[in-house]
Amino acid sequence: MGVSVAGPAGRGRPLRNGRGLLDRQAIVAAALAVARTEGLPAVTMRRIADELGCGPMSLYRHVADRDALVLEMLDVVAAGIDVPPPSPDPRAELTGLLTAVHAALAVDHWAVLPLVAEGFASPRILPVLDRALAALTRVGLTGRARLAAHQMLWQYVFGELLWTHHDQPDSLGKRMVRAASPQDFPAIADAVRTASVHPAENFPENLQRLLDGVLGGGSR
Amino acid sequence: MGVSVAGPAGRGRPLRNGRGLLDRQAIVAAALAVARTEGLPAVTMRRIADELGCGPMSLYRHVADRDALVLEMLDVVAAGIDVPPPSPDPRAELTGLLTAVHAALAVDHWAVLPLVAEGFASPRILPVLDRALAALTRVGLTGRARLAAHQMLWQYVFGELLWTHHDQPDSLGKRMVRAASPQDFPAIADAVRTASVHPAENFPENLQRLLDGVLGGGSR
DNA sequence: ACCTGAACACCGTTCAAGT
DNA sequence: ACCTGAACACCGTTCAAGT
Repeated sequence: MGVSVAGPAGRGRPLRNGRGLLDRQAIVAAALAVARTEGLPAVTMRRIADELGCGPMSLYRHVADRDALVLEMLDVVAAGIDVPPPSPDPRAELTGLLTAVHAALAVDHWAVLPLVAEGFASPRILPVLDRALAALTRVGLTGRARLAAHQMLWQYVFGELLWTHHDQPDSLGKRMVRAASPQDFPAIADAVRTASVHPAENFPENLQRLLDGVLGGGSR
Repeated sequence: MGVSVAGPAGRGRPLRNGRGLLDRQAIVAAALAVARTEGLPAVTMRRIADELGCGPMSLYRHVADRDALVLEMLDVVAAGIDVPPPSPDPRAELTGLLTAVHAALAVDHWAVLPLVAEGFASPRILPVLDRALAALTRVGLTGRARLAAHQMLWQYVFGELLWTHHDQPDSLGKRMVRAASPQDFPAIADAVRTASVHPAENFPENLQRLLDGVLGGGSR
């Protein structure tokens, strides 16, 4: 013992801290790197431990469990949101906030699933939500109507992120749509053709159309 | 052997087929029952096998793997969509189609995640997609604008399903929002108050507002 | 006191042995 | 030929043994 029995390889250099010590920040950084290159499912306790050159159990000294680690990762993403300065114009305010969150999550698309599926979230998002709600108040929306408008906006943003910015270029659903018979489904075949021409980046204009509906109508 | 060494219990009655035989339909039915009561993560090969009183490997005679089983389950959900008869009015047509899909997935909410996250889908949905695209054509939308409108509609529907119809009543995100300080985040605190009064069923009216934006504007 | 290896209870699936 | 138990390669995490 001591020489190690030819461990599973990959142990390598101690990435870790500046002083060679393992701390939470180093763990989160390693986990983020893996999530960005290979997706969140690749972030296993064993894999991150290997990445840092330690045993899986050493991680539990610094994070309570895997969920806590993912939460910490989401906090870093939230901290990276380029929150715009407040605007007095409600449409500009909402456009700025929604676009900033959308941009951050389009880059770190692995973060979308734990946010919507597990209901994870960083407290850093609270100021953004508060400003969005305040902007809706300024256009005359209150109570249930304001809440409905708020939910609708975020629901669309996350729906867009899930459908468009997902690293499954050849998922079963997409293949199915592409293979749809032009005789039976002429509109689908036509849509597939236009989709292959245009790169499907419709978020900015769709967001404006959505804001048309939300802001244009006023209350009710 | 033969008496079984006190197996993990739960083997019980052979649910199975009418003639006591194991077939694909019985497997899918058992998996659906588990998914509906305990969620999709509870649908493991071992669990379904236990439910049917057989070993895990017996399932592989009838389904290729777990993904194929989930796909079969989604096919049953798609078959259950109460697709409305065609309507000449585009708004009525789109409302009917989107509402039907939304209703089916609000009941089987476990199905939403594999649809959006893994890109799974049943071919049964193709006629619905084709009719929706055709309705958009009838209001004068073509090419990229039509595709953008189509995506926007479905993205909203799935975003709504993920945010609202998820069986996490006490997710971290929801708790965080409820616990938001009224001094720092007055608009959030106000929204939480109105949300506790009204049961947050905004899909029908939000869909109409979305259709206002999509259909009202016409092309571009 | 601090850290971590062995072990446990899961998972999907391969492969070879049963009938 | 058909079916399936044992085994493999994973997973998160507990618990007790190391320093």
